[in-house]
Amino acid sequence: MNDPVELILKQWGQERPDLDVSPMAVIGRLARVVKRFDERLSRSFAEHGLDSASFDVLAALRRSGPPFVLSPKDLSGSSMVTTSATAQRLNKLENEGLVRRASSVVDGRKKQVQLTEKGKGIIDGALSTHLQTEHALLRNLDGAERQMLATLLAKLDVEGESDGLEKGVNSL
Amino acid sequence: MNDPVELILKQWGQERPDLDVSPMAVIGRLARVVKRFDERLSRSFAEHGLDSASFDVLAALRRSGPPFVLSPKDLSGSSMVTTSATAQRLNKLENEGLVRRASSVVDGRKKQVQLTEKGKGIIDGALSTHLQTEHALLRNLDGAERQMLATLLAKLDVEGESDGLEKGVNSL
DNA sequence: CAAATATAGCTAAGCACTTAGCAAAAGGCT
DNA sequence: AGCCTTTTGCTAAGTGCTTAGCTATATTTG
Repeated sequence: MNDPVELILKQWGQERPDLDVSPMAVIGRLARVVKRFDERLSRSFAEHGLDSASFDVLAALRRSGPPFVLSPKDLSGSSMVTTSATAQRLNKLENEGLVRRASSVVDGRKKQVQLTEKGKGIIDGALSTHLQTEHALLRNLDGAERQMLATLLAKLDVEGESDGLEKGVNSL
Repeated sequence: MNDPVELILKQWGQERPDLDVSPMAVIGRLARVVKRFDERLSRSFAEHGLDSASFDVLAALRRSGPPFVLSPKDLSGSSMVTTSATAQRLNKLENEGLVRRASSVVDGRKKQVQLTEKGKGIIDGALSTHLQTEHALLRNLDGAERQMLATLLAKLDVEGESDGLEKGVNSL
């Protein structure tokens, strides 16, 4: 038992035998896996001159289909970050020439963020690498296990009923 | 199908039918769940005047058992952050009077970070709230499902063989 | 033993996020 | 129409992480 999560559970069992720490087995493991996956995926993005945030934005534009236009508000929703973070991400991407911003004709408040040709080339290349990396990260699970995992996680990904206040994070 | 992850898969299927985007069903969901859990858990910590980073450090000291002493290096390992981040976390906790730092007698390089009485009181209170929150976050899974989820995640939490370079993050 | 190397802890600078708050445009209400 | 509220996008300031690089102590090696 040299697994860090198992060790933590054992320590709590000795120090606080009065508590049920079993939820940590799931949530602690979740945090570890995501942290490690993030680090690995970041390296794939870097091969294409991107970071996670930039990939996030470009992928959202790419999968929206022609003409590859979304508003900053849309992008915030799909990325689970604030509109402020999105504005800063777009500043960077615009400087790099991967997106361009234009004002909407029908609604003067809205901006239209569009993928440039250069941006489209970058994201299509990065996407291929990204999927290879994701596939490698899941190599220890067979098809049935992946399906099971996706299903279990989906059950955890629900708006917090009966849980007190909640932040409505997603909208897209 | 108003689920964001399902929508993303559908969009990719239309725009890039040549690609197998199925890994996103797992990894995208993982990222979402962890992000939401983090936000919820942060609110629990805040009830005790803590943030996630502070809870992380105090909990590691608490579960190590009397005399509640670890080195900064130990704390970095269990927290999956750099020693630099740990030093900054400790500065904050020391200012708040929740830990104290002393030099090791046997090895002048090492410091001994110890939980204060005040720190122990805070973490014991926060731990109780934390476990209640974690229990609530998992309310949609029964015992067998939690066990299954923990097992599947553990299979993903392995040092990356055949995956290129890796960072040895954990040691505790 | 002395010099080179490794280990431990830290600060400084950079980066991406957050919250707070501003400005412009749209929509609602009397 | 005119005011008030909402929506949208943004900048400024603050936070916590990272990498780079420093000092001090311990260990290894010639």
